[in-house]
Amino acid sequence: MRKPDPSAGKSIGGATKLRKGLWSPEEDEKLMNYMQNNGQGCWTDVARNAGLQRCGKSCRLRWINYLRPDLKRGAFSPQEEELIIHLHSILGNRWSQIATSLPGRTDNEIKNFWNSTIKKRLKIVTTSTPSPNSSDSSSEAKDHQAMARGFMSMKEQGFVPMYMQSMALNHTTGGASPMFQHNLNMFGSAGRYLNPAATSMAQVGVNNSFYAENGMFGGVEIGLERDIYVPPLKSISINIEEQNPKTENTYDRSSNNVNNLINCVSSSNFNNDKTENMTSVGNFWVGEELKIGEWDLEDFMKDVPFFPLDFQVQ
DNA sequence: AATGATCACAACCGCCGTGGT
DNA sequence: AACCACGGCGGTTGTGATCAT
Repeated sequence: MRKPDPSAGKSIGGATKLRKGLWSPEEDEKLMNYMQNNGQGCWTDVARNAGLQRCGKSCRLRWINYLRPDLKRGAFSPQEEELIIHLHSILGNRWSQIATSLPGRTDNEIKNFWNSTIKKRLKIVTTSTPSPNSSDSSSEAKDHQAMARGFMSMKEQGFVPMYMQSMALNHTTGGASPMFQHNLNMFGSAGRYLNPAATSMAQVGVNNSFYAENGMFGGVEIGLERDIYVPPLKSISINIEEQNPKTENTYDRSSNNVNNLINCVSSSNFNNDKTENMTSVGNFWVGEELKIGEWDLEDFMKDVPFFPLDFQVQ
């Protein structure tokens, strides 16, 4: 934690220097009272009117991350952990988006949790890995690299190559959504020669650079195999039958549930506009970046049932 | 008990998008 | 079109708490 700046908040040369560092209980009380009485407005006004020597940004952050009454405290439940991991596999470091699926949790909290988790994994893996030769380009060495990223043993963990899922979708539902059909085509043709991470991201409408930066799916080791992996949803139960009575699939929570995702996606309301957009995604493969807003990710996400899960976060 | 290492997390920083002028 | 203020976001830092030696 940061120590409160002793000089902060004092008037220097006529101008009041804004406070930084830890919030005092008095400041918290001021902000809390103001927010309860006036509600959220312009944060600069909040800071001024509440009598705080803080910038609006600081007030906003304090409110969102700490004072908000609907915040939850305490450790993440296993369900929350699993959800975070799964959402991160799809959304990457979009903490705010992930946080929208975890009531009472803030993006900052989730981000901190993730970072500490990854660091742990990195540490565990690097200490248990028998120091592979750095120049070793064997698949084993690459597996170790992937492992160090926390996503090794994907096959062992029940991860399934995305193209297989697409095929499964085609098989089990009698026809993929335009989106998945498109990706199926891409895997079968041009997609083979392009960054699979980009393929994966296009599938959820996120640009490729993100995953590459992240190392989630990107990277040499996976790219060489030209497989895209998605994590299983081991303990997340979804009543697809209720939400999508058309599908004939069964959803076994104990087995690999990637088909859940696929069917969820395929049953999403991709309208004609989106179909057209996905068609245009084809251009993306040859160099254009697809931005998240170019087709409505939010719209997409709200129809993917694994976000509003059927468990209550404690 | 003392010390160093590690963890957890609050808060800051800088960038970006948006809306108003 | 250019500029500015603001809110939102992700990355990063700093430090108290806890653990290991």
